[in-house]
Amino acid sequence: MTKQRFLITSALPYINGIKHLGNLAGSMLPADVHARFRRLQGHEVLFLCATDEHGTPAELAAAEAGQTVEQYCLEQHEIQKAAGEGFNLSFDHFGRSSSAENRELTQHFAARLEENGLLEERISKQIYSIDDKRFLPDRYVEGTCPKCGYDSARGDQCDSCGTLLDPLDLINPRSKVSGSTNVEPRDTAHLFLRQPLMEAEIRAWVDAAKDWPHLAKSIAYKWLDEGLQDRAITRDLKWGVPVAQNGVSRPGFEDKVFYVWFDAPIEYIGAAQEWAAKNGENWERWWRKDKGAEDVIYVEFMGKDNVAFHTVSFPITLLGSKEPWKLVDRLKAFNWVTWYGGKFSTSQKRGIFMDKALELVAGDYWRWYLMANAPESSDAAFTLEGFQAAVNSDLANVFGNFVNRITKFTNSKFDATIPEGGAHGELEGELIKAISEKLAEITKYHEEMEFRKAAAETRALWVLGNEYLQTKAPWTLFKTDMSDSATGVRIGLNLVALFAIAALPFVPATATRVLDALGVASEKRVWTDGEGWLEILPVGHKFEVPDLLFQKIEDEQVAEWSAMFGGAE
RNA sequence: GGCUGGGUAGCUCAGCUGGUUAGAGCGCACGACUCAUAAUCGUGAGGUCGAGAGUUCAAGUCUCUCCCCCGCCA
Repeated sequence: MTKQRFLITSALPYINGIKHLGNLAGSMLPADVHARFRRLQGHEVLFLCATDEHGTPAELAAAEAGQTVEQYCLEQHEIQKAAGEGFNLSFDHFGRSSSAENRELTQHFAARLEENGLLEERISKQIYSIDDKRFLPDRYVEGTCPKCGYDSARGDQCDSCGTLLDPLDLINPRSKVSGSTNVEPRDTAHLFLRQPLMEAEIRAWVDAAKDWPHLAKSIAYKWLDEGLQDRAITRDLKWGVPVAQNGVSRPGFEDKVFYVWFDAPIEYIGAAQEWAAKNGENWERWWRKDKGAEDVIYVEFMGKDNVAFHTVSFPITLLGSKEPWKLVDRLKAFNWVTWYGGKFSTSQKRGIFMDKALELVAGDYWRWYLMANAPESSDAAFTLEGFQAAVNSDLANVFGNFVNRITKFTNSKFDATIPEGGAHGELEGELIKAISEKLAEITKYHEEMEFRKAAAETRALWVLGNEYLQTKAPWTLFKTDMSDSATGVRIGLNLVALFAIAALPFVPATATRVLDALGVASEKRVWTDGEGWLEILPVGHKFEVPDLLFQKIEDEQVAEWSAMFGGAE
């Protein structure tokens, strides 16, 4: 197989609190499964993610926590990073959009866009809070709705009558930050990205995209067909990338920063620079087509709500720079995981968040269930009962028990050693053929990023092992035909090694534990299309019996967790 | 309101460009085995494929109308 290079990014989780399992399942986890699969195939992979840290919600959350926004973001970044590690997310780097690298890149892109005539400075009126000493974003102005008289209408929309509003329309406006009514409209300047000027170029690029799902294309076309808008890329905030060049603020923009939607995707590049700086690597060969990135295959993972940003907004930044940046080749968008059909909700304590999940069972358990039930074609309901059924049946019974039954048997009858002797018969021929076919299917689904199907076929692969052992029955042959029994045992143990390798993308910690116990050399831990697996463990090789792979989830645990997290009513 | 996607066995879902008796996993019933975490393997029961009309020799699979569900946008 030709070696290729894959740049893989997951949508950046926002800094505002730990993410729930739905966020994990819709971007970071599938990206990790794919990155692991591509590495196993022998490809070169750079897998990046980061926390998205700028913006008003971060400022407000910090204030609520009684911290400076810098402290808050650092702490939350560490929490999210640790949670990712708990789930074995194999990022080459987990960065921060507040990094120095991203600051410089963001300022660089702004400068390039301005040089190319794509930026425009405009003055508008916005609500300024004198007591808070700041301009207020739309949603942080409240007041009486001019249409219906509702007294807590937000600056962008009235929750009572649904009317879309401008903050200046509100009667008796007040700051949501402090509650102060000491506010007034003031002139303020902002930079606007003239997106319509890039429309033709973006459309041509979308037309040429080959490896996008239809949904992604239709979303991109919808935006293009409705007409792109000029869009403000600055905000009156302190927390963010300063509107400056070479450390000098743009006149009139001393108290402004770039808007979070502008700098966040640039962090995909920023994270590569952070990674390169930390490891003495070269980031340009991943991102600059003039510096070796021409042959990179760039794959993006995201939730459906983010598709427009990845197919239109961010590409406008990259293409508008007129520099040879790498653009996305393939993208995979997910729907949402729901909690018993409803929304995950922090405030109502509905649903499980990444940190809490790890306190219940190991990351592999969640990884398997979330990928075997990935929200690919539509929203997918997370239920504790479904989780229990998938873990107990797929992981504990089919995979775990297979490993356990053959290793234990070999331990007691063959001294935990791969036995010699025996020859392949008709049964073995059928097995080898079936395994090859199944591996080809799994490979295809992984390559197509069809996670549910890849998981289902991985499970079907494990079943082939149980079928073989059941039919071969080496424990019976042991009494009548020692060498034929040895054949069954030797094949069974190599199946264990093969199954663990095939399981690596989904349940990496457990699969690695199995391979370690078996003593499978690292150079043999590679993806196979069906060749060579019979010789992973050579005759005479001695191994350790691994501990039980997975504990079953008991009904009492489901009941307990349901009470803790608000399960089925 | 506009736009995706979805509505298929009790549950979770597959079913590509229309074509033999509609599939899988879980659950259920029965049987086999006893190496194994009462695990595994086999067999079986169970579906008017959201509703209606149409195109066709033939429609979950295409067309139209309608009803629900999630989401995005406004």
